[in-house]
Amino acid sequence: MSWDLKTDRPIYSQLIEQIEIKICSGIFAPGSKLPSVRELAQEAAVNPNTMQKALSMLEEDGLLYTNRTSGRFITEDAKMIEQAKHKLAQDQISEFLEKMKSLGFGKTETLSIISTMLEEAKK
Amino acid sequence: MSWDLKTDRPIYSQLIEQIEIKICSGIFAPGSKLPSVRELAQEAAVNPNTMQKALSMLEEDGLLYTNRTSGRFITEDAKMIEQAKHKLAQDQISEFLEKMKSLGFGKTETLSIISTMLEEAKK
DNA sequence: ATTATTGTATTAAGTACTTAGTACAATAAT
DNA sequence: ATTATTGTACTAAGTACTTAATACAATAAT
Repeated sequence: MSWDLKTDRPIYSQLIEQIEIKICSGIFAPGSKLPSVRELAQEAAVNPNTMQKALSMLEEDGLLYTNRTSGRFITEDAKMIEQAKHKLAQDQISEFLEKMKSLGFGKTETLSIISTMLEEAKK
Repeated sequence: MSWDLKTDRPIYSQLIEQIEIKICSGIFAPGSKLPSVRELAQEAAVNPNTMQKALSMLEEDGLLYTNRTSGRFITEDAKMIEQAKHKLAQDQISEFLEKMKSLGFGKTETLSIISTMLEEAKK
């Protein structure tokens, strides 16, 4: 489980992103139980308070829910997860194209750059 | 001149990114004089200290240089700017493909998603 | 019943970032 | 010569983030 955290951004927000990704990619399976706050915190080499903050904020989106003392669980709603996944993908793409545009690369140009990159990689 | 700054990340680092982009995209032309620290700070609605921090850090890369009291200037070295531009683009692409991969989208899959997005946009 | 584990809350301390305000030295402009 | 503008430096204050250390209530496990 990779938790590479950078120092140029609040840790809790990076945790939110990465947990969301683990859920959307299936690393954290629907309906399964999450490790405890303390375990997750240790895994990520982070203070339990920080992990708690990230998890409680994540719950607002509905991808997680808490059973008071038995722990936290991933939603069983596979459709919700699928939607979240596609929203994340769309956001990534939009943000990416936006940045490329600001550098002076139009959408089709950006597309062709990636295409040729992948062609090169195949060789 | 758009300076949209978000609160989820240090301002000075966002300033660095955006100034770098303005240089690479030609908004700040090679050899031209930058507005003063105080002007830029006012434009970006930021404290002069913060702008100063960003600018002095940017100089380390060589895209800017200072003439003690006449101001700051963009490098005349167009080749250096071109290199910086392509490095930024490469970094953006790598980061993007990485994130898409973590979501479960392979490179070719990501490419086809963007392709169809652009096709849709044309209609 | 007792114990361990769960999420949660609180307080205190340290660090980084940002701002406001002020000041200084060098030099371009007058 | 004088003035204005340049980058730069400094201190003080406030805020947000992170950590450490504890503690508590609820409940699963024993």
